[in-house]
Amino acid sequence: MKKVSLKDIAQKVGVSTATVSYVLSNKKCRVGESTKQKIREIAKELNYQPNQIAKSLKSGKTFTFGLIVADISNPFFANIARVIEDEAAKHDYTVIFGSSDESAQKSWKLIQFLQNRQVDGFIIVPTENSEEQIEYLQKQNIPFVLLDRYFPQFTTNNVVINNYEAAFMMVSKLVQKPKSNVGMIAYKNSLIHMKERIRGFEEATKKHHRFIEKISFAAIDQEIGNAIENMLENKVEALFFATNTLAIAGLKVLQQKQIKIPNQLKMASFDESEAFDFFYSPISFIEQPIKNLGETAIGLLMSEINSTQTEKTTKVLPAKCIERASSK
Amino acid sequence: MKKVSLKDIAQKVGVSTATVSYVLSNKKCRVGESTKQKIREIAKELNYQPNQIAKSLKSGKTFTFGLIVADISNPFFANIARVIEDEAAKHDYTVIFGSSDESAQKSWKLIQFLQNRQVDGFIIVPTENSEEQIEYLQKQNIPFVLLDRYFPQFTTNNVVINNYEAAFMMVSKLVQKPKSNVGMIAYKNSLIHMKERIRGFEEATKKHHRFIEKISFAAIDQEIGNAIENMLENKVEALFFATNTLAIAGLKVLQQKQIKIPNQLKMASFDESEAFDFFYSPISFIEQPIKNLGETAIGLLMSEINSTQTEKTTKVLPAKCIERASSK
DNA sequence: TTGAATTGATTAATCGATTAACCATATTTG
DNA sequence: CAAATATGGTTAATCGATTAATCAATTCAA
Repeated sequence: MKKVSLKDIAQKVGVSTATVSYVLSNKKCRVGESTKQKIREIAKELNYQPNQIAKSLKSGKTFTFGLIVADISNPFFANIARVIEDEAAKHDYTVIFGSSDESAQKSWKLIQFLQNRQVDGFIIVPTENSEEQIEYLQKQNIPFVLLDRYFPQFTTNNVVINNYEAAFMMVSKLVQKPKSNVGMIAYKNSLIHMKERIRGFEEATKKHHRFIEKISFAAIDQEIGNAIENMLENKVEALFFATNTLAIAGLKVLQQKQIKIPNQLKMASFDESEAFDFFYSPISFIEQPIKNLGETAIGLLMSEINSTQTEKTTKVLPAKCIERASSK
Repeated sequence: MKKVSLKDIAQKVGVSTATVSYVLSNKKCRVGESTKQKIREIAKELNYQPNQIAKSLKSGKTFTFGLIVADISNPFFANIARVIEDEAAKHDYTVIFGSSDESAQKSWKLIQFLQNRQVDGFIIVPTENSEEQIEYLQKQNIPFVLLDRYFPQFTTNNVVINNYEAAFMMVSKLVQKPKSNVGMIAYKNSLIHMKERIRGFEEATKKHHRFIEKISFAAIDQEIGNAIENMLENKVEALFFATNTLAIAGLKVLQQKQIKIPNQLKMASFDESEAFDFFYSPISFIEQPIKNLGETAIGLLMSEINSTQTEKTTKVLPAKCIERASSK
């Protein structure tokens, strides 16, 4: 069964497609009341659904956003995706998403893919070494907003939290006893958000003996064991994880080794996880304002799309330290 | 900066757009080698990216799927979405997703929305009372696959697990002592997957005193307290949760009430959750074959799209009981 | 040498909706 | 009563890519 088009309605009513189009899109135009009625009636009867593809081709707008996250199966990004989906829907936009797996190559492919589908704008969680992609989008004048991370050397629309401050605050609370050994497990990653989290840790542990282990995103399970091992050998008394994924992986090892938290080792993590609530001593964490992040990103993107304004904004939203048993 | 089109290349090379199209799409067609070379060269130089919208309008294919899940921020669905994304990409398809929040109305809106965007097919986790939507898709001859649940009265492509069997197996292990009081907390929902889980529980507890509490999806936090309360008043010794979301909500209440698991109360749940691993006595659960589910769904959809075959299949995949401390 | 076959490329219709520019009538107005 | 103005609609171009049908020039065969 073929889809119903303007033509079908036009034929059945006995007018031109132009007239039908005018009536159904409620354009101010001179069409007799009786004709209008008839067109609306037939349209309803045939259950006419306008072809967005055709509309898009003509208008150059698809009312679609591309969302590129690191991994949609990560709860942090899944939650952001949900907020963005709802927020976009409020403006009658659809969201097409893709996971980059922190790979610049995959991200590049996704951008091209989505651009071919003529998305009206992007929300991107950029990966390492994706600078040229950003420059490309800028050159093409495609509206986009960077989320979670950004490149300081570019003037772009960014929505982030103050990673330095959040890490500093949390770690300060975690490592009150001076001169002790303290550790952080982070990603091997040169992106600003990771750098800032590490800087926060360092700034808060000036008077301590610091140990930092960096793990590559693609090999968490292989590398986490050694990292934890090293921490224990160095007799750290407090351990800070740069993300929830790292913390979960780390906790599994710690649990296996029967390390008591916080007695033998105090700990805290960036980002939340349902698992944190159910650990025998609930894990302290830094809570990102996910709803606010998503809303702000869509807000920025919409205003860039709808206005000719070209000045870029960086929105820095507040994060919250949730202190619980694991860090005391 | 306008996007580069076939026309731009044609002008620059000095040929018709037809020729350019033939060359760039590698159609077997008579075009001189030198012209071919030049066209490819210029196309590369201008960084030509074909307009998929125009292609779609002509071909009637968008190489896009619509994915409708209950809630993308739920890890179960986020994980499925990830698998489906990857699997679709292998066939050069994109995925547009939406969350129905278990509301038939939202689901209806999403279907229309995605249909207007001419998606080539749907993967749908259907909600209660969405029968007419299924009938609509059938009537329109739109390829689709139902996931996680389905309507037995319709002949559709379905990918599910054997909920009855999984529930029966898990509950059988959970309630070994006969004549004791046992309970189940489920959703107030008439869909087959929920019915089957409940039936599995009932079949496994024929010789017990059963208590079943049903909670509405939209008000978990408000209703879970009472439900747990009732279970405790009825002195159940074992409790089975119909989903991970319910189990997490329930566990929070049980934790608050300082109920010892499994000493005071044994428990198990459908679906997994990272939190289950970190509970002081790890929670037993039924593991769904997420990767397999996603792959099978895309597989069915692809074969429906690519062939004229119209016979429908229901794939029932095996689920696994993971027994741990909480149920022993 | 003439007709047939081959090569290289163009024309124009098409997908479905939009919209500026017209074209008939009918109705006012001066 | 002729000219101006409404009224109710149609035509045709457009968005960008595809593709059947066609054309012109060249080469080949008889």
